[in-house]
Amino acid sequence: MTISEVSEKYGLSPDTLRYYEKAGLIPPVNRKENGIRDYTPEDCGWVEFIKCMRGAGLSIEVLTQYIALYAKGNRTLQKRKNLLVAERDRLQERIEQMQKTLERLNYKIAVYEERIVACEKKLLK
Amino acid sequence: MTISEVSEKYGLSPDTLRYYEKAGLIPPVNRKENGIRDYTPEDCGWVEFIKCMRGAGLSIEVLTQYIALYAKGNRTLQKRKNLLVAERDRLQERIEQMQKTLERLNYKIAVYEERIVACEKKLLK
DNA sequence: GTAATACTTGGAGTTGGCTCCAGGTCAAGC
DNA sequence: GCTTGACCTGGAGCCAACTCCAAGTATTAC
Repeated sequence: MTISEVSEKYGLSPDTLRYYEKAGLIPPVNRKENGIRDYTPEDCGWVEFIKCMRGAGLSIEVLTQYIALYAKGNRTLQKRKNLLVAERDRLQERIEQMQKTLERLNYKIAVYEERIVACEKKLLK
Repeated sequence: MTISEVSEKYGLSPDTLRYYEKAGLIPPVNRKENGIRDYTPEDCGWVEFIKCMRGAGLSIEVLTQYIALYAKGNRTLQKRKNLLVAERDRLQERIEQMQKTLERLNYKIAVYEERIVACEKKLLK
């Protein structure tokens, strides 16, 4: 699969895909003899994984660390798990905070609705 | 209340508080005759509100718009409500996406735990 | 064979959101 | 009356995460 096909498929620009690879956010992508990237399904899997994690707000730095550990093989299993647990906990906290803000917004919107109705009544008088 | 007290109270640096005001993220703060900021409880309320919204990821730009509408008074009620609804919807989507990612991480962590146990068993043989 | 198109690289530029700094004012303590 | 400390302003600097660009190469279409 070419870079533009992968770009299309995941909604990430070719520049971003190259940047992710250069930064070590995904393992090195398979190449054709001439040096042109030829994404295997596995490469695509990494792209999808990283897109998902970035979408949830995990930093480039921490994802780079994860990939670096992955590249070192089985002896980093525990470290990788610890990293994932730490990020999971941080994500959970962020979600809880956002959930509270969501409820606050809902309340605020409800108050606005009341005020708007009250305003309209006044005008009709 | 001085800027450093407000900074202390909400965990935002004085620089950030000044930046928020200059950017129109909070309405102009009350001043003493000599020009020094003297936050009223209402000013503090705005700081707290903006801190909460920024914490949930609402952009400076959209919050600035909200404050600008607020400054124009009652005739912007509907517009302000629309803005809040749009942001609420975006926030909800982000939360849902993050929730999915959280579950994915939990699954991944469970798989790691199994693999680590399997590895240990092998070593004990 | 040459023009167009899709890729390559290294590196510079951009954006959002702060964060820091220089230079100045003012009130309080000695 | 002079130092100290907290504040002020305008503007520069910084960081994360892209995004764009120039210069080069390879394949395809005619």
